[in-house]
Amino acid sequence: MSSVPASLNPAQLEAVHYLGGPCLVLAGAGSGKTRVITHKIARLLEAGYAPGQIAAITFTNKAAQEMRERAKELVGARAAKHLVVSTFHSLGVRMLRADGTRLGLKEKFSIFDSDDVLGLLKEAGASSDNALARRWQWAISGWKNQGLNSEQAEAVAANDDERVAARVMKRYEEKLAAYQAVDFDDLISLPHKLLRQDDEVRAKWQETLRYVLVDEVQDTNTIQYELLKSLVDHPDERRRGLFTAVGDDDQSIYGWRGATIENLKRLSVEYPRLKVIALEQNYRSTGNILRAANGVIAHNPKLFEKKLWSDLGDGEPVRVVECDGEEHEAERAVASIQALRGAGGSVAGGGGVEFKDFAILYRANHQARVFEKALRRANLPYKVSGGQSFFDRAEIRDLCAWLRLLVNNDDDPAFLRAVSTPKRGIGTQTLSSLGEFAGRWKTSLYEALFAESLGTAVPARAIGSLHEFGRYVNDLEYRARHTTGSEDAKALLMGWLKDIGYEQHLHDGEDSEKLAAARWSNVLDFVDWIAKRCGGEIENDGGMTVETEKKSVLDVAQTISVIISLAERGDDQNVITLSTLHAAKGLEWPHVTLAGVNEGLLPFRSDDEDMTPERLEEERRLMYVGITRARTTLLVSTLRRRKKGRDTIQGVPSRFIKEMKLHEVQAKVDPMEKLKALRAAAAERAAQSAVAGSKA
DNA sequence: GCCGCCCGACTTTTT
DNA sequence: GTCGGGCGGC
Repeated sequence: MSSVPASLNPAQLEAVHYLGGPCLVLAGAGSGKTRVITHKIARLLEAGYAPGQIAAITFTNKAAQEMRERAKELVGARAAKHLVVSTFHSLGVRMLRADGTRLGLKEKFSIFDSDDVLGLLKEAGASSDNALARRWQWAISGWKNQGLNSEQAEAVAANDDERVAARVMKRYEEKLAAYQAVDFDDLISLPHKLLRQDDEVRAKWQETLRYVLVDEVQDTNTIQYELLKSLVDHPDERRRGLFTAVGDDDQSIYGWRGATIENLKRLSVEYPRLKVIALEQNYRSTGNILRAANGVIAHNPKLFEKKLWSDLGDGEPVRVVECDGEEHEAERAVASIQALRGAGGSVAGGGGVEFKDFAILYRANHQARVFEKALRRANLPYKVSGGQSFFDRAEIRDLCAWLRLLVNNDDDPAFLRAVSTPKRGIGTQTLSSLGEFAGRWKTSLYEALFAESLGTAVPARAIGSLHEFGRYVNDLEYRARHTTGSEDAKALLMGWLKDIGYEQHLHDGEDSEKLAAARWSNVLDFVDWIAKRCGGEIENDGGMTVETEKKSVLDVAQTISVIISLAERGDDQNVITLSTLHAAKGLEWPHVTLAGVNEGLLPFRSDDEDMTPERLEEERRLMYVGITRARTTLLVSTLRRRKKGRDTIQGVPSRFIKEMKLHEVQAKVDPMEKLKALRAAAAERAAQSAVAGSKA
């Protein structure tokens, strides 16, 4: 959002300043939505609301966190601290913890996660069939999100399967009650029930939360909408409907999990005074990209008229390339990234194009694999977003820190994490002394460990522990270097975990045994994963005995540290993003590739389900979301042949490509020509800056 | 009843 | 390429 101007545009201003009644802000992609919300919070404070009386509701914890951060920049840490910035679910927890007893809930009710729920459903339905239980879970969650209980569910059940599910739901409800537990859906429906049936409690919450802002309102499901309504429907007419709902009907892509844009229609019906403000100026993308986006979305029936525009100029044409297959597509995507990096990156002082400027987006997770392979082969760093990466888990990051330390002794962040994971009597005091010492002598922490004069900086006791740690790392490194083959690697790694007492560490650090066990199981998966990569397994491959190449544990650790650049610095890692379209919503990149834009894939179509107009419209919105992620260049690639299961089928370009209404010339630009042109331009710039440099 | 192997499929995701 | 289900054998 670097191109967003300092001041608000007229529509944004109007949205910020309208406080007197219900307000719907239709925030197009890249139109400065979060700015409007945070400025509106500031405006509300100015108008006399106390921070604690303003609630900003989001869908994910991440969004809530970001919102609080952004608000903090504007209104200061003090006010930001007291704002109620929360997800629907955590607001629900808060309400139930405070007043759940009114519903007969114990004060310390437990919250069942989806695994717990699955187990309970198997009990309730007397079945050990995972898939069946999952289908029940899906159906029951759907009903709950429409605000139905088991009785009502049975009434609406359309077939035998659903009737069975409804009966399982009844027993499930009883079991939950017996356990004094709630599931995730209850975190919305129970607070709603509470506010509906208990005037006193409702009055209390309405007194507390006087103004409500909702982000991504197009993603609300029926029961979430109802909960909001019961919060803002104050009996006093003057205080009725004091809310701002922010959303974009064109970016509603969660219909399959109960979200309904029906809610947007309901808003204008149920709040006749609703002020609707459209934010149409886009600060993100070039004209060409926006025209493509508008072209696609124009094929959907419109709830509210809205058309994005930008004053950033036409920019590069949107490119469409046809590929022979998935591998070819991945190669071309990689080539395009390298071309753009080559063009911008090597120019002296020319603010190069960085890895984090690129994203490759696709419809389904499994499409990532072939891109990962191509990127690895090209030695380009990447991360796969969407579904929290295995490698983002605390326990895996712990172990990766150790591996990184083995690979590179001078990796200080890795050292710090490893030395205190688990705690081994080396405290912060010792570490900061060590850090100071290392800083003074300009050495790494690990190197400082063995310095003769360390005794001048660190007490003798601590030196003992430090040396012990250093010797252990040294020894482990030696063994890792000389251990090859899966079997031995596994033994080495398990020995290491035992040495450092990692399993115990997990149990100590985690309140719940169950969670600790889950973490340990991740660790075991990780060990297997590494061990497997050490090779040496005798495989029987179609009558032929194949022995795979053996690698040392250290070699494997090395590739891990290269590929997964787990910067301790956080998420400012400079890597290419691979993401599903769903997970990409709300994000942006200068250079975006939309991959696999084929009929059957996007719009997605499963064999045993026919395509309703509604489903197609949601797929179209998904395409729209994908297009509008791009700031400066957009590459759309389609497959002439694509894999489906074991066999290869003919690929048909997605109808959405035609809908982008690209000019023929625009679509036919050969990527190699483009590459040459970009290189020529880069060379020219480089030559010019060289000339400029010699003059200076 | 459990374990292991083989075959087939392979949306989207948060709390 | 991997995961999970189903089937077959012990």
